[in-house]
Amino acid sequence: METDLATRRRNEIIEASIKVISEKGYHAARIEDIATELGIGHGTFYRYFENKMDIFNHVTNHIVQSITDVVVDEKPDESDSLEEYREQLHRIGDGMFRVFIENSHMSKILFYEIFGLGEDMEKRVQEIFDLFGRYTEMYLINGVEKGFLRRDLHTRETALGINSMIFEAARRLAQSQDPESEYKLWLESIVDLMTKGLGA
Amino acid sequence: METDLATRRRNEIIEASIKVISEKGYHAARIEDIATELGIGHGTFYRYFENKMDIFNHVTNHIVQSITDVVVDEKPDESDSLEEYREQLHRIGDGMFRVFIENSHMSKILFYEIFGLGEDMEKRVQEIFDLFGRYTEMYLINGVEKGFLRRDLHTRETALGINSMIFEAARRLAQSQDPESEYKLWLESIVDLMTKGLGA
Amino acid sequence: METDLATRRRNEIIEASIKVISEKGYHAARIEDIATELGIGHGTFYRYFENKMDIFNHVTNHIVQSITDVVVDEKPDESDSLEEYREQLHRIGDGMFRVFIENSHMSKILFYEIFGLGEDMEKRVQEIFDLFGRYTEMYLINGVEKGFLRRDLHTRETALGINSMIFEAARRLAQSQDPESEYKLWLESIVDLMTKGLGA
Amino acid sequence: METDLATRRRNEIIEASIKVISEKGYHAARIEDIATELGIGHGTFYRYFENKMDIFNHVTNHIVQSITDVVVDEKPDESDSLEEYREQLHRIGDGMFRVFIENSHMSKILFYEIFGLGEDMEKRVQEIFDLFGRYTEMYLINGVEKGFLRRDLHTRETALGINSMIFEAARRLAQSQDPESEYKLWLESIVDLMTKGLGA
DNA sequence: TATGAATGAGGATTCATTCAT
DNA sequence: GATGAATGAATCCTCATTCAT
Repeated sequence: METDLATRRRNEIIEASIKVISEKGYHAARIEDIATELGIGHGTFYRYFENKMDIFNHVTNHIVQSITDVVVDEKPDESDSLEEYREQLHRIGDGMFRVFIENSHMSKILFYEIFGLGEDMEKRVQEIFDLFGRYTEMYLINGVEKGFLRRDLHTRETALGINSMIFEAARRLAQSQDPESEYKLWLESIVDLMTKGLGA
Repeated sequence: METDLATRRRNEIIEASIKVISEKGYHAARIEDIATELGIGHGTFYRYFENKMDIFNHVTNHIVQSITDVVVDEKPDESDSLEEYREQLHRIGDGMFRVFIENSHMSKILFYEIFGLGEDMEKRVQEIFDLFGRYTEMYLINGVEKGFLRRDLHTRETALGINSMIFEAARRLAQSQDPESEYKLWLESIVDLMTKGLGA
Repeated sequence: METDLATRRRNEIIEASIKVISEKGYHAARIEDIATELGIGHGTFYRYFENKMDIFNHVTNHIVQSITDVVVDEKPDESDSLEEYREQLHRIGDGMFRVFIENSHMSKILFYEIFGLGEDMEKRVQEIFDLFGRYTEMYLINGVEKGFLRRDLHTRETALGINSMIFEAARRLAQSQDPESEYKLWLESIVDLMTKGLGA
Repeated sequence: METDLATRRRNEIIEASIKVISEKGYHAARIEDIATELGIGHGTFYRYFENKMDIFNHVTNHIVQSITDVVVDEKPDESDSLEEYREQLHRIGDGMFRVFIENSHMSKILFYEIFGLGEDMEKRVQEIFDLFGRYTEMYLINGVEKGFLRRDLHTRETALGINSMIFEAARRLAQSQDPESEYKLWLESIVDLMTKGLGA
């Protein structure tokens, strides 16, 4: 299976790229650094990827896929009450934070390196966050329709706002010295804000 | 007034840099682009700034100052009730969004370009967001102490979460085609989430 | 033999650098000039040497080595009489002048270009000439100990003085139109001054 | 007297240039450094000298003149015996070393910075040393004619050799920590080598 | 298929020189 | 005359990409 070998090698390069780019940043990461990380010649790189931007696109895809995999296990229309939604939120949060903490390299790229790489890349990032936004929005719409969430909810903006909190938490946890213990604080804070608001 | 002339020229260069960097990104923005934008020779740039990183530091300072100026007008201990806090939030949101919308170039840099420029710069960004976080936290602490906000609030995490929503909104509005009308949706969404939660 | 190829290329670059630097001077010699001299791209240069100063260091080492090679063949304690020392001086002079005449580019660098390149380089030059000085001094000490040279000789200063005459001769011969014939005059002048003095 | 003022200013600039160039080297010495040293604007420099090379030429002239002034006091045909020549040598050496020690900045330029500045400058340096060579040669010719120096002397080469020793001594003394005490050693070493040779 | 030597476009930076005030 | 702000030619160096082996 030639394709299989090639695919494996492509994945190795993607993994190495994630490590090197997250450590040095996109611009400072030289193709040779990635090749060296893998112990291959840097000419070999070009047998698997068009150019530097190409690998970065693949890296981005890889990261997005990893995160998406976590989210799609849950069904947006599963909850029938605020309480069930709470539990669902905990499960989603769990999966999400797990991914970010276990792949801090990935997070670094998603949250930091992905910007400033030209219109195209920014549009893609925008689309990724929009996608997550639509996904979160589906939960909100489900709640509104089933009557356990506020009728006057601006579902799109609220969904994007919630996501931004989740990503902020992920960003912080990925750089935290003790992510496991901080994680609980964050999850509780966000879920409580969502279900209870701030008021006493 | 020599100093005055020099200061003016420095400010002109900062303004031009904000425009060019936000449009092209830090790495793609050449010193000559900035000089051309101003109609000066690129050697002149170096009479006012040490090097490319130097101007970027000044640009960052300039941006942070602009935003800080908006926030410091409000007193964190002014509100005595949830209702008053709501009104205060509206005023802060107003000022903040105004800044971001009117300086979309600035926002672009703060949210996108500032990353991936090395450890130092990332630390500075972290510190900036931490500062805003502590500021927001003071409002929450005030509310908890006065009893109109929940006692069990994790003030730090909640404050950072709230800020992330505000910045997400700012980010979106800065790129919006019709920021004025979207602005209301965002402000309402965030304030409602904070004061009412999602529940019906 | 990879190393062999790389070494060969490095030597080619050193040779080309010696030529170009001696012709144009260190500052006027552009890396591209050296590359063009060799018919390679100037980027290639940087595969073999760190930067412009690096090649200059290597060039200097190369030159010093070439000269040292000539000197070390003779033993400072071989002569037992003024007459034998005379003969030895002739042999050393022979070798030395041969090197300088055959490598006029090299000499030009050693005597002219090596100065004015910063404290470090000047110290290295000083050390080189000191080294040669100590070497010459060993011959003098040998002569004093064996009694065929004056007891009251200030060996260090005299050695440095003698060397300065040899280098002056080398400098002149390297630029001479007819070095072969001038060479005899110089060697005789120096050796006679040393063994006979000026007096009638 | 306009001219007088202008001349004074020109001399001030030359003095400042000698200091700055000897400290930093020709290439590292910026026109602005020289101007700052004097406390004048660097535009002013160009009212008195054509360009950077121009000032260097004047600096060189100034230095050569200072040294020449010392030498011309002695008459090459004054000595009638080896003993008188010895005494004359001491007087010349005295003056020469005095100049170099008291003007170590000047010496630094003459011996180090003057090289590597293009064909023209090198020719001028050559001419300067040739001039000194011819001057020393006149003493030798006087001695040969009067019979107290060897008949078979190659006067030109011997003169240049002697000068090279004097310059070597000057070079060393200019950088010495304790030039006064080293000076005697050098003078004795050179004069003894000339009058007695090395032999016991 | 893998390699890494070679390449040169591209950009930051310096500083001698000019000239309007 | 004096000044120093403005200029841009000049050059070092990096690194993505190619291609012969």
